[in-house]
Amino acid sequence: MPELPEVETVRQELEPWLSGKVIRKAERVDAPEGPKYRGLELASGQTIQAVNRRGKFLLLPLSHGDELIVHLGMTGIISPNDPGKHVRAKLSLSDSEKPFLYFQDARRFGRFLLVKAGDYQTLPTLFSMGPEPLSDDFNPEQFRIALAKSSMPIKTYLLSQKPVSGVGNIYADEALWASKIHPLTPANKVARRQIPLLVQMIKDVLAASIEAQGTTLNDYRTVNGEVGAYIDELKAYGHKEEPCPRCGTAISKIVVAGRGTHFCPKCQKNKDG
DNA sequence: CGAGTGCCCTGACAGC
DNA sequence: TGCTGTCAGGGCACTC
Repeated sequence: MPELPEVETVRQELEPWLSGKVIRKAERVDAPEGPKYRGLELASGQTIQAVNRRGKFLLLPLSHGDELIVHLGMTGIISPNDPGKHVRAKLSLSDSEKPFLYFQDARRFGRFLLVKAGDYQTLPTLFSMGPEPLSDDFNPEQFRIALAKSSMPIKTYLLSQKPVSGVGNIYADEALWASKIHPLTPANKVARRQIPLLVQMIKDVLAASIEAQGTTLNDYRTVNGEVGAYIDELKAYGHKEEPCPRCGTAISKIVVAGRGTHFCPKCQKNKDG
C-alpha cells in the first residue's frame, strides 16, 4: 500500500517527466463520474508547473490556477505504458518520448481530481494534515503538543495524519516497534521521554524506505515499473508469530482501527503509559 | 465536535 | 478444477 515513501518515490520519477508539460487532454477512462475524479477534464490545456507531495497526496499545480490532486489509494499505479486493464484516468501530454500517463487502480480507492489551487475543503484529510515527517516542522516539541490532544491509541492517531503526515499502516507498526511503544498506548499517555525517540524513528524508517524506493507487498510499483526493496527491512509488519528481531518473542497481530497491527508483546509493553 | 464503526472495491489466496 | 469465503486497508460518510 503506498505510504509516504512510495508516493515520494513516484513523485521523484514524475517530476522530470511532467514539469513544464502541457496536458493536451485529461480524461476519465474506466471510472464513474464522482468526487474521486471530479473536474479532471478541466485540466485539459493547462501546463503542469510542478510535482509536489503532501503526505500521501501528489499535488500538481497547473497554469490556470487549478491543481491536480492524485492519491494512489491502495492499488494506484502511474505508468507511461498502457497497463491494459483498470485504467481510471489518462493524460495526453506534450511529450514526444512518453506522451501518455496512465492511472491504473484495480480497487478504486485512488483519486485523480481537480481543485482550485490550494483549496482542499473537499479533502478533509489533506485539509487538516499534520507536518511533513522529514521536515523540521516535525519535532519533539510540536509532536508532544499534538499527542496531548488525543486519547486515541497512538497507532490510530498516527494513521489519522493529524499529528504527522504520511504515516500509514506499515510504517506506523515499524516506527512503534523501533520505539518500543505499544500500539494501543493512548496518544496522550506516551511517556514524555519516549517522544523524541518516536519522532526520530518515524523519520528514520521513512527515510530508509525512500532510499529503498518504498515497500512492495503486492501492487505497488514505481513509475518505471520497479518494486520497492524496503520489504526486506520490515521488523514487525507482516511478521506475525515470527521471532522479534530484538528479543526473540513471537510478534503478535491484533486489529487496531480496523487495520492489522503487528508488535512485540515483550518489547512494546507500555500500553497504559 | 471528538471518537468509533463500517463501507468502498477487487485480486490473492485458503479450503474443500 | 472450480467454486466460495476471507482478507487486505486509506480515506471518509455516518452515527453517537
